[in-house]
Amino acid sequence: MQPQAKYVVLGLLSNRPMSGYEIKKHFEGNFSFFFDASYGSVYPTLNKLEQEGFISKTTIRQEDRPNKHEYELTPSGKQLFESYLRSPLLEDSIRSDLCMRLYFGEFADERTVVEWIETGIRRHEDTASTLRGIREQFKERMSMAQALSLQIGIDYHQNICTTLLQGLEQMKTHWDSKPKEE
Amino acid sequence: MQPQAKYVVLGLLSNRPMSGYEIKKHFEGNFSFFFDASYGSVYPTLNKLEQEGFISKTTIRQEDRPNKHEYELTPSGKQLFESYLRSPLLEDSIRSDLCMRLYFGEFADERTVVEWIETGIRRHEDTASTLRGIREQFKERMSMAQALSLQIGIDYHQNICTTLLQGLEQMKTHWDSKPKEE
DNA sequence: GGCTACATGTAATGCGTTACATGATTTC
DNA sequence: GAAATCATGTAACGCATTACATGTAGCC
Repeated sequence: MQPQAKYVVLGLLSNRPMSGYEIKKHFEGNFSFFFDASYGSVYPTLNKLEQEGFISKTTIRQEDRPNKHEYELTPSGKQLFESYLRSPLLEDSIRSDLCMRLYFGEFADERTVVEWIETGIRRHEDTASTLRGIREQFKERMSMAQALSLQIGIDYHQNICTTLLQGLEQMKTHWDSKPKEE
Repeated sequence: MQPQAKYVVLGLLSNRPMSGYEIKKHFEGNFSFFFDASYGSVYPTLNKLEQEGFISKTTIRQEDRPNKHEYELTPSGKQLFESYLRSPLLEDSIRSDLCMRLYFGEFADERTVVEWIETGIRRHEDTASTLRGIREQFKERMSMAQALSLQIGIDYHQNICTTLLQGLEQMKTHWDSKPKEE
């Protein structure tokens, strides 16, 4: 099960008031590793939370840019977020198309399987390095717990690369040891 | 993005005919690490695939148990699954309530944060050991790619434990070095 | 007597995505 | 002149979950 957008939004607004646009930007940066949500999710969530009285809206007029709506937590919103923090921890979940394909690898040819693995390595390497960049940028301003959440992300992506590389090695030596069967 | 239940079902039926109940069992075992789906998802998916002609149903009468519907791939179902295997690899995704909470750790007290981490360690350790059990049980019968998908799961859970333990250590030494502020 | 395993399904509901719709300003 | 950034939103649709509904057989 996964944390709902609602609580992530409340959490972000616990730090400081923000607009929907800014919230979405956060999802693309710092958060990208463990959460994501689109505009089609962010704006309706904000409207709903406002209607329910958990956040309040202020429209900020800007001359050179479109106006923006800045939302801030109300006391009841703060309470709601605190009750979330006291609720039982949900299980983490992974959806991995790569693992699923590997599981059914026997139905694809070897070249394809190798391509999947190589693509996986490239992607996880990229993400790991992006996250390392974020760490460098924010390390002074992060709490211990925050730093740990980032570290989990970095290690996750880095370790997957290691596992994938080892797997690739093994496959290659295995194929070399018994020449083509075609 | 995540692989749809539809393709996972087709993949399982590529090996051998199965009933909805058996498919769901697979999701709880071998697959649990990278995919899950409930009965409320499995049965409608099977019905839809049958209506579309991708699988065919045979009712098997059983005397000591309820009858069951065994589904097998039709040629067009086989084609559909193959076209999935040729389609571009989707990005893996994680939803982690633990990471999200850690990110907002400053709004909870230290004891709570420690409990989250300890719960995380326990859960990931359990899952890792379950997966190791599965590996022992099936290692002779698994393809290289299949073994790799399982290894990814094992390493993932094991490595998270390592990261969490290190984080916990660091937090503890940090707190010890600067006594309570209350 | 109660729990677990076997076995299938539906309905209400939640939650999210994609695509659409709009539009100004700045930068290349 | 094109593309990116800022900025907000809706509608259609997909996909999944939870809870409900039903029933037998075997084991402790």
